[in-house]
Amino acid sequence: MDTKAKILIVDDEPDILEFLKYNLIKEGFEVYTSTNGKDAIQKAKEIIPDLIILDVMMPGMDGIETCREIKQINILKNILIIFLSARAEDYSQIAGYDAGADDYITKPIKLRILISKIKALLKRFSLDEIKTNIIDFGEIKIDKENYTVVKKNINISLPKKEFELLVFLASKPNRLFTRDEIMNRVWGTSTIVGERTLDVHIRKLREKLGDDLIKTVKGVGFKFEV
Amino acid sequence: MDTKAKILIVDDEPDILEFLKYNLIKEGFEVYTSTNGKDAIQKAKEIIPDLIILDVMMPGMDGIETCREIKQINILKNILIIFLSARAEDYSQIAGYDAGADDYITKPIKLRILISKIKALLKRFSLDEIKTNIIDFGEIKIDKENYTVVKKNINISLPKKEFELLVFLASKPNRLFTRDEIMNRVWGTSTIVGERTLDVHIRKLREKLGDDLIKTVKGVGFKFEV
DNA sequence: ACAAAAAGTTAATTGTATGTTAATTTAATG
DNA sequence: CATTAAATTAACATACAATTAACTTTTTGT
Repeated sequence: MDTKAKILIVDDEPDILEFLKYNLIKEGFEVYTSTNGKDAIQKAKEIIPDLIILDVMMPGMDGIETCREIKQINILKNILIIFLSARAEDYSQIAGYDAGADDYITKPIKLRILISKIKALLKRFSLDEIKTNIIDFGEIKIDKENYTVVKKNINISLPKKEFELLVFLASKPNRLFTRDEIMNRVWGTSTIVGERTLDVHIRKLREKLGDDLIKTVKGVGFKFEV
Repeated sequence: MDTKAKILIVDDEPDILEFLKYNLIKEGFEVYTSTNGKDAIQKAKEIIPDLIILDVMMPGMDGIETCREIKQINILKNILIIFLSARAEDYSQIAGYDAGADDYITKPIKLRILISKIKALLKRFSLDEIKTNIIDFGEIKIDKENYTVVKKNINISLPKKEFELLVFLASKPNRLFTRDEIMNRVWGTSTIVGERTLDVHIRKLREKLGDDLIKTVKGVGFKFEV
């Protein structure tokens, strides 16, 4: 995660809220808090956090209900949710999962476990975006840190745009990207360049990495094949 | 999940292995078992399960070590892992997360919780696949995103018009479309092309995907049969 | 059974998307 | 500020998908 993950904590007990806030900030997260479900949904819409820690037991709208609502709101539905349940009780745990929670933890909170869970979830969720620095396809390895491709143990250093194009295509191997998608993501929506620019870069990549790697689907776009 | 999720259970205790196997099969999973880390990795490479349930305490290579190894193998690294730990002890739990586990559960196993966790993880993980727009007819799969047809595990990449025609026909399997309907929807109302154009495209599709797939109803049109 | 219509087939043609190379502009670096 | 490399453009070539044309086979109705 290249930018701080945003976490929204929802609990009616101020002590717990403060305790968690303090510790999660210390862990490097960007922390927001809320004391009830309604307010939490409102805040979530503004902040779009990466993860919400949600107390099950709350006056008014409880955690499970809040979760259900969140899961019905399009821009929020993919936000990760960890339930905090007061009792280590099966029922509420399972209800939580059904409501769409991704994990739960029981009070009293064991901080290290909570943090582990948060990190594990964020890691999994951001699989695409993750900066593993080296994407390994066996034959070919892409070293994001060094703008380098390793092919059969020889290093090939690529210039910026070529490398970015490669990384973008390789981010979803075998997935076809349309020319527009590629242009928008690699060149950005504002910059307008000619039609042939993309082809020339593809050419350069094929020249350096072999012709088989990037496949054309005529009329549509290109894909990185492994 | 349109196809059964594959789960590999790794535990040195045959009783637990059998207990889990029995219950998970009952839940509709495809279950494989292994009694040690080395064997598990071997099996995982062959099976490529969706999820591995891994006992932490095992003679020889323990669960944490096994997990670490799995996470270093490219084709396996995205497999979900749930740890089974004998004691509700923080250390091993956290070590598990660091090693790359996605969840853990403590013995004695509460079956319903385990199943909830499995389903929650699979659900989250399969989010990507849900989005990939694959129409699955068993024998043949149409990957809308990639303009590709998968037949008997081989990928056939189709050119634009052929693919669009196929997708249109496959949008309502077994439904008969008239030539006019097809022309209007695939070629659009404005473009006027000759009578034989459609036939030639049908021909190409049958050539690539087999003759049985698209059936002619003389005097009317065509249908995609499954 | 025969003619007429519809669809199948193959090869040739056409048109467009992409490939290619070299020249030019832009940006990075010492 | 000069030098060098990268990015982009321009001009042209190529490849292949799409279509058409010409011909054959199958179906259908009388």
